[in-house]
Amino acid sequence: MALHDQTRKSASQDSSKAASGDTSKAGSGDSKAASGGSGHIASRLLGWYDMHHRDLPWRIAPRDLARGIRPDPYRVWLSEVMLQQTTVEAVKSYFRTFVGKWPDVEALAAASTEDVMKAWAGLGYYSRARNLKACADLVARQGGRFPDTESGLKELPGIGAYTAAAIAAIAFDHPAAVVDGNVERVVSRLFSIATPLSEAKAEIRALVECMVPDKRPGDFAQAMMDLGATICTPRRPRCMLCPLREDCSATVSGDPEHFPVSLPKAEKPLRRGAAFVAVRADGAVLLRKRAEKGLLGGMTEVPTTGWTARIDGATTDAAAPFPGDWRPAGRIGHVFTHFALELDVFKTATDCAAPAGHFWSLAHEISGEALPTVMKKVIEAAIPGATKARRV
DNA sequence: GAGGCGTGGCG
DNA sequence: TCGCCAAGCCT
Repeated sequence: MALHDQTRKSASQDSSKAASGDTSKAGSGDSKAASGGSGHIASRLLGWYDMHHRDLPWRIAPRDLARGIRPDPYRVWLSEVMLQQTTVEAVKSYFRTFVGKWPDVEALAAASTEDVMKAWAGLGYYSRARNLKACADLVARQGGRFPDTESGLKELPGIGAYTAAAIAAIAFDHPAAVVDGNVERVVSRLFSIATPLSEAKAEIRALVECMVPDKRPGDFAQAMMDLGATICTPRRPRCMLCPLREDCSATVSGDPEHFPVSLPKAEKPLRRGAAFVAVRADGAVLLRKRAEKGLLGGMTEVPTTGWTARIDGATTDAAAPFPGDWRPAGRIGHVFTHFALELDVFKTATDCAAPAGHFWSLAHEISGEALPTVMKKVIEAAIPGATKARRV
């Protein structure tokens, strides 16, 4: 409560600036004060965004929005899906590749799922790629236009609460409450929310709903995220540069990094297995496709044991794709979201036909396969340089 | 609703 | 080195 008083105080000190765009969302008893303070916050934040916003390949800058240039919902959607749990830097090159190959939703709908998976390889969370393609198919079939409401957007595959709100706000200028990890961190600090983040989601959402301005809601959403990404960072936040430092309870209290409060996490178990790199005389490598669902669903892999297998002679021979002179070629490690993996890599030369369910990938095709990073590590251990892009 | 689902960067 | 975590969604 004392934390909210901080905002109230700020609001009353500057009530004239707080007047724009806030009243309609007031709901609870103290929401009038909160929305007044939040209008003030939105105003300061937008002023900061005008000066310090990041230029991103999918973003329309405030000055261009002011000229009447509108964002392309397709590009907003594509970028938001790519950005789910993924850093901006990782997304940039993938975004450019995708809009180059598939400049609109009809083009993406006309592509094969296989080509989409190949283009997504390395970005992670591969169900996103499958949902992306399914969503493009749906939208194209319905005339090529994305729904312009949160509820309509949320019905599409791969679009949840966050992404629906982000598209509604950024592409369609709707006053949606866009709440992602950045926003949760910023709000946790603004109000020094001591409740663990996992239990504070609803409270944070309500606070954001009070803050969203009627004018420039899309810029407001992006400003909150830019602030979280560049100023209000998880560690060592740059509070001296923050446009909201005078409004921020955590800064005043002296320990912004303490927020958001999180619960201790479970340990990651270690799994082990073996991987088998068969190399033909012409450099082709034996691969297979994983099941459509589950871990690395629909992606391509090197033949492996199960990932709980003991590594000994008997297990290895039985699990190899064919009997042969399998020689140790090193060990690779990889950490997934919920477990760590160590794979012993074995290698052999062969000229046999591909076993059922397997295929040979020619040397110059390997870099274009839908190989997740863990599988590129396996192949690199056996054949250094094999997965790097080849000059034609 | 809790857990499955990738990857790379950073302090 | 290693834990944390980044514009979450789905079941």
